[in-house]
Amino acid sequence: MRNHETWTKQDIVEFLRAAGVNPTSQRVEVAFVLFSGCQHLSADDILQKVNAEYPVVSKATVYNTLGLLAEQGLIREVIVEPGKVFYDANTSPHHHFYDVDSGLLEDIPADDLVLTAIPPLPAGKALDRVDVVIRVRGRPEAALA
Amino acid sequence: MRNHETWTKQDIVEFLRAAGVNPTSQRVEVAFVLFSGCQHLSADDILQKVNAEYPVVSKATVYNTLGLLAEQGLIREVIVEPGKVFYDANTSPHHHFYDVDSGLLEDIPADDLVLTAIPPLPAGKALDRVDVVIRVRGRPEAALA
DNA sequence: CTCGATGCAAACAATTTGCAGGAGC
DNA sequence: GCTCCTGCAAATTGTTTGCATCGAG
Repeated sequence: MRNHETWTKQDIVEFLRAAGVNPTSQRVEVAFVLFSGCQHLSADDILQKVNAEYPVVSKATVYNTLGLLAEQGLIREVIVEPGKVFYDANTSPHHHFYDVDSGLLEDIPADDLVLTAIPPLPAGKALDRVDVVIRVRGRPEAALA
Repeated sequence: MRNHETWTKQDIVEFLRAAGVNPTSQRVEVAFVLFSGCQHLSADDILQKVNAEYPVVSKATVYNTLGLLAEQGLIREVIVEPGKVFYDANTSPHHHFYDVDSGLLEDIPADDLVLTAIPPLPAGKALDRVDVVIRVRGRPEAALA
């Protein structure tokens, strides 16, 4: 993802096209929400945002589009809980904090977390990706009140 | 988990009791499957195995029991894919390989993978757990034939 | 007998599939 | 007009909830 903080829909169209993804209106809407907010959103969050004004995209299409973008490496899936997948517009290598209490995800820049001594892969296998999720809880004194 | 390779059902009963979990027959069956196989099983795998001979435990109870055991720290949930949770009878700190192609999980002993430079936690938060999943794919020449 | 604990049917939520409709050739 | 691509309704699968039942005190 480029370092835009502000993507226009036209940017998205070009971005998708460059990646070989046909920029249909539904796909542009979905990608736009993800890249604009530039946060970590669940499939359902995206569905809500896209359809905030009036129905634009169905649930199935949101899932299919997110699956497609993830497959093309334009976004990243981050899995933290049963039945909870986040989609991250930031595809550069990095890791995540997951706040168990609030359900929020926060980035950890790749440089802030170093993995050493990666063990040998099982025979006949190639590395795909390394996911690190650091789970945190609100400390009692900080929570509630 | 103790280093038994062979748990009897009686062992399970004692183990559950020691953890303050009422060892009902359903719970013993579920735990027995998990600890005996001593592998990584999905909720559905467990349901199949438990009910292999004849119906013993319902799906809901398998889920509830797994949730309960996980909450008590007797087993560990490992999440790798949307809608795919594995339950791991090995609760000592360790990490996992996930083979995207076969859907199998393999342990990485804690010592084989070292995390350095853990970044500062967000303010007011306490560390809960660090999950590392190394995703691998079958190399083309090794896959298929 | 009363009350909390337990198991499971049914409800709910998340995700995938199959196919009808549309765009490009 | 034929074909492939797309989006979505419906089906499937995964998970949770609410309540009838059981067992302990």
